[in-house]
Amino acid sequence: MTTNLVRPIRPQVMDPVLRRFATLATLAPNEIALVERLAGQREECRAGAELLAEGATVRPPRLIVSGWAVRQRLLPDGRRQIFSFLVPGDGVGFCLRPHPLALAATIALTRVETVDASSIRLAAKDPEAHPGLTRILETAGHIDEARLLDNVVRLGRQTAYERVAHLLLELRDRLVAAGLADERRFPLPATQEVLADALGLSVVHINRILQQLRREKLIELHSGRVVLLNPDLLTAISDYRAAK
Amino acid sequence: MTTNLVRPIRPQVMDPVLRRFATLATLAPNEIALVERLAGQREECRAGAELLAEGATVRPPRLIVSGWAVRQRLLPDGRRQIFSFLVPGDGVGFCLRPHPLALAATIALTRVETVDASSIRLAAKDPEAHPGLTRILETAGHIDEARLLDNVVRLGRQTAYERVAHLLLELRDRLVAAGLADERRFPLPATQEVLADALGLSVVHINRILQQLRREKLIELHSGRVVLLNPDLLTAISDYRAAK
DNA sequence: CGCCGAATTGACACGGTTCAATTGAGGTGG
DNA sequence: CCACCTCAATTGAACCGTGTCAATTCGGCG
Repeated sequence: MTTNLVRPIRPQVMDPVLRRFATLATLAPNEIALVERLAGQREECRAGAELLAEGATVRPPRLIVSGWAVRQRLLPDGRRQIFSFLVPGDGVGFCLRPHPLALAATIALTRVETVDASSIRLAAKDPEAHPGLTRILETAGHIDEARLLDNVVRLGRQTAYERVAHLLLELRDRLVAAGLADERRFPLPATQEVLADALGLSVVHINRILQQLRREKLIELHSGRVVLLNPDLLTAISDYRAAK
Repeated sequence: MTTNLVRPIRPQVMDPVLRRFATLATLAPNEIALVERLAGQREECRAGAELLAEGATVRPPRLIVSGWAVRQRLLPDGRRQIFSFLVPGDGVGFCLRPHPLALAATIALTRVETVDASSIRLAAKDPEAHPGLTRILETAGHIDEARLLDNVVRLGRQTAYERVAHLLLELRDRLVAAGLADERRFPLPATQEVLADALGLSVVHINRILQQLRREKLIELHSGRVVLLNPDLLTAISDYRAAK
């Protein structure tokens, strides 16, 4: 009688993951089913929790299905550098190499829900049976690497103004891929301190740059939501190129 | 009559590679032979040449056997960011992922000799037969990634003074691995402009920091050779940790 | 209503950049 | 062997982007 019967009722928890995956490769029905089955045992952790400690042996790979996290490293004197943001559809401890110790800590920025993704990594060991998942892991790794290089350029050769614009565009694109943003607006559950530590700036300066971007009618930002008022100009300002 | 007969006369071209590899895993005799055989067809390019263009489809993987190169990206306005230095024993286009487009250009800093390393990558596809080479590729990738994160921390959260100290220590360790440096002295065939572009600083400032390090009797640096006069202090200053 | 962390603001200090010369060193040709 | 050329290194001075310190205000929540 209803489409609910055709497509069994279930929480759409895997939607961001599936959307993100769909941008990386086409999945066969059996692969989609495999991903949907991950929803079974979700695990949850609160804001501030450490999903993975730096130097720890990497545990079974997980996928974020809701919430935000960061990968970061702390210097002995308390300075912090954030390497990347993790949003739904991103992996935690997903390294393809065998033995690896975690090169950075992973910290939840909000409440985060993850699912065990061991079966995906396992499936990708058999590219014939799971071409889509195989390709997704490869491409996702490639994109992660590209974004890390983007980050190096940002930190090394861009001004504070350019850095902020560039990061906002990156986050937008990533959230769009997960179906969590449109072209102009998206949630940003990060304090200015977090942004500062990601962009190699002080909190005070981040604050001033955001003011400037608001004054110039390039963005709006209240209560954890961003609106990009002029994405094209931001793109030009920051020399942004979509990854991949 | 001489040990030359036991170990056939051949140019020691693969020595840096073999030494570097030996720090990553123990190689079986057949694996060593496989590496030595690479010496067959060397290829050479002059300083300034582009070993690999950004965005180009990656060509067969190569290993540097002599000379230095950098991985870099250029911004449209001419700013440059160098991601990493490549020294003997390092790979060019060695990505484990299949399709990958080069994420950065690779440029020779000096005259560079490379050898085709396709057979190594091929060998690593059969971990049973070539456990050492397999492990080496994995570990080398892991270390590259760790060094890239180090670089992010340097750029984002260290002062110019710390950055220079940190980079010098990294280069020392890498050259030591290849048998091209001792604990205190090594060649540095890079102009101050190159150092500046690697560390996100201006040439003028790099110059001043080097002066300062010399004044403080921490380093010597003439005609492309560095002497670390107080490696321990440099290590403390820059919070340096050897990779891996 | 009151609390607390986050955001905001001003004043000031400083690290790092820019511009513009000048010096130095290696390489070439006469 | 010297004159010359060029590129890298060096230096000084002024400027400015960003950091630091210290309040103050705002906003969400119990």
